[in-house]
Amino acid sequence: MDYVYMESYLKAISDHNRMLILKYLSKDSLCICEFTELLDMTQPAVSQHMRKLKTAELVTEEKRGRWTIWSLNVRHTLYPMLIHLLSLLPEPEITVESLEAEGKRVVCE
Amino acid sequence: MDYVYMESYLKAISDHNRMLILKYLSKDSLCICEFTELLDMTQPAVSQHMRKLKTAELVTEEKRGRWTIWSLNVRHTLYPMLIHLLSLLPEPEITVESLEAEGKRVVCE
DNA sequence: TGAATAAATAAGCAATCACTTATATAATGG
DNA sequence: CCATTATATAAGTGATTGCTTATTTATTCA
Repeated sequence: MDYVYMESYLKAISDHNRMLILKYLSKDSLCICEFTELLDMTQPAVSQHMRKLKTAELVTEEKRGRWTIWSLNVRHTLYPMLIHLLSLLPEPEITVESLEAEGKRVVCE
Repeated sequence: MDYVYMESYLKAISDHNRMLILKYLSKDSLCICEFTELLDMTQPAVSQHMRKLKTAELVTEEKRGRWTIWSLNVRHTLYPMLIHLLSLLPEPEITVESLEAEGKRVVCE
């Protein structure tokens, strides 16, 4: 692991909104439109965050119909450290469960 | 640990020069003028990096005569994780030993 | 088909970044 | 006291950041 790679990895995590995204992903795989609800953020903003996380190999994506389902990249060398970091952060106020209660959870197929 | 604090902590680490500084500090306490040699960087540049690290509580400083001796903040909650991260990074090419060999190591008193 | 939905991309913008050079502050020692 | 040394601070600069709005691409389904 060289300094340049570590720098880009850490820069990708070093944003409170992306940490929130990763915190959510540590529990469920989610799509962009769900994040716009969870983070109260515009669709392009979320999309750009996901691209940064993907470039840094923190997440993986899977096309499913209209949706792109995003997941944590559990194969990454630093995945255990990431999980540890995320465990230190509080649960977000808006939960995926509350999304479900509002009928806004995406169910593919 | 809230998201804002974690963000500022990670942002402070997310720079290859500051990671190098922390890597050096994981072995020795050092002063600004030694870092200018080790990193081949101007004195104000090093000074500004140290201020960022200090603001994020990653390092501590101790005035000793003309010099300010900088050390890792071993009391920080995230210190063990920091040490782990640093252990994944390669040893810098310019070592403190090579500084000593050139007679550029600062010896207070 | 064609309207609706999900996501990506592009361009623009204010704020922040890591540096630079110049200068100020502070301590040492002749 | 004064020159030297170590560090901090200030102001300026080009690059990058995280957003915005507008538009494009792609998929579903009536």
